[in-house]
Amino acid sequence: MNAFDAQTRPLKRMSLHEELAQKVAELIVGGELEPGSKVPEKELCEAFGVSRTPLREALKVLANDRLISLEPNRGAWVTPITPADVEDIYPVMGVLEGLAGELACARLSDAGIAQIRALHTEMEGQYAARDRAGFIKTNQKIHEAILVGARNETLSAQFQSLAIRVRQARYAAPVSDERWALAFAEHEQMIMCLEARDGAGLARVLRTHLDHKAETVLDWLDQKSS
Amino acid sequence: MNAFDAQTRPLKRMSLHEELAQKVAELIVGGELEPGSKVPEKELCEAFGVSRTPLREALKVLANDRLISLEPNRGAWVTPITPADVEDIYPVMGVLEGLAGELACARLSDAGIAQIRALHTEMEGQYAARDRAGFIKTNQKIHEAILVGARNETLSAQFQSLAIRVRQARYAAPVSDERWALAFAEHEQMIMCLEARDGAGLARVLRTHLDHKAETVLDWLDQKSS
DNA sequence: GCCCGTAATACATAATGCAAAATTAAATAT
DNA sequence: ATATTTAATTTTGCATTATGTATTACGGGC
Repeated sequence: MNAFDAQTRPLKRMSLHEELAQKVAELIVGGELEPGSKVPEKELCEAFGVSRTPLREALKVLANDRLISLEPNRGAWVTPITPADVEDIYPVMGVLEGLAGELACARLSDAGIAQIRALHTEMEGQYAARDRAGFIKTNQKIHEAILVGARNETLSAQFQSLAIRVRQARYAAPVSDERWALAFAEHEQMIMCLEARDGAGLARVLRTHLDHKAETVLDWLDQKSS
Repeated sequence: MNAFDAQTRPLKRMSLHEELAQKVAELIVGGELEPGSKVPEKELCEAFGVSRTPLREALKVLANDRLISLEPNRGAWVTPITPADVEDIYPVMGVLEGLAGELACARLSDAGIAQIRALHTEMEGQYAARDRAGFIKTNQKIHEAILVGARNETLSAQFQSLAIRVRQARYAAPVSDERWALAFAEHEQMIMCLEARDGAGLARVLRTHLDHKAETVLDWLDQKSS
């Protein structure tokens, strides 16, 4: 308890293995480490300038999150995402984000909702301008805002840990014009529910929104394998 | 793909750190390691007859699951469960088990549902006989059966990782007669929904069921702290 | 000539060692 | 007597080293 308490955060510098876990996760979702490929322990050690111990600790937690799989005495491999995984993961993300929507409807301030509306308006423009990259980015921000608005750390953590697993696929999957239109229409509904503070409605929309996203990703996985 | 595929599983023996993580988790949920207390690295190494490296790897994954928290240069501590945690966790478990209910309704065979009905009947007897311990055990089996019936590994994993965090509190919290009666009534509804294959209804019941459980745990935490 | 068994190599895993940080205990000053 | 500083001990975190396991290459038997 000192005079700087207000300014100073507990300053939780990340421990080495946490930092490494994050970095390696970035490599995986970023595509630098391809699904199904081996995680080059030695190279990574050299690249990050650390010894094997902290890196291996990081790999253990990544394995726990199913981002990589550790085959005993064979090393670590980037777990490829299968259609079965997508079919399992998206419904779970659906109910989680549904809950987030419910909570956000109840807990978000009017100003908070207005902010999301602003993001939606921005996205509207990007849709009209056919700015796919911008659209995706703003889209992401809206979902993020809802998750934060739910004010539930456990919920956020669980959702993120699933989101990261499908992230590469999520972004890689091409979105057809029809699907894009559908996604936008669903976002319209989301905003309406949010402004009406209709939690149940928002939850419903978010679930189907994710169901549709799952379909997109599944289509892509199917055609990629064939 | 060989002739023994039906009998042979990939034979995934656990690596040392996995086994240790499980053992330490058991110590925590079993109450041998009290919430808020320090995780005695050295003692555990000696107790399990392993060196520090694999144990510390295990601690990293337990920390990732929020079962313990690693304070840099201060060691590992069993994270105590707070009312805020319960308020965060139970709603999430609620939607997860709700989804499990929906999926189970759709995917469970008639025989599977009959099995759960049998468990319910068994529990009915235990309720009438005021066999609290037996009731809890059968109760657990029913919820487990629903989760398995959902046939969604991701869902199961996510649910279990949350359940383990509240497990000590869950079992320690005393259940009043009224709450017990309520829980039983809710189970009656669950069975009815399940046999009618009313997924949405089952989901609803399961969510409120967990909401009530959360209240029980919260009451206990509140009175314990005072 | 092909398949199986054995040796060699490479690699993952676990144990130990060491330096740095924190906790404690003690001693001095207020 | 209490508070603060300093010294000693313990503990932590990372690197190094050693051990065990799996894969590959090679030679002998069928």
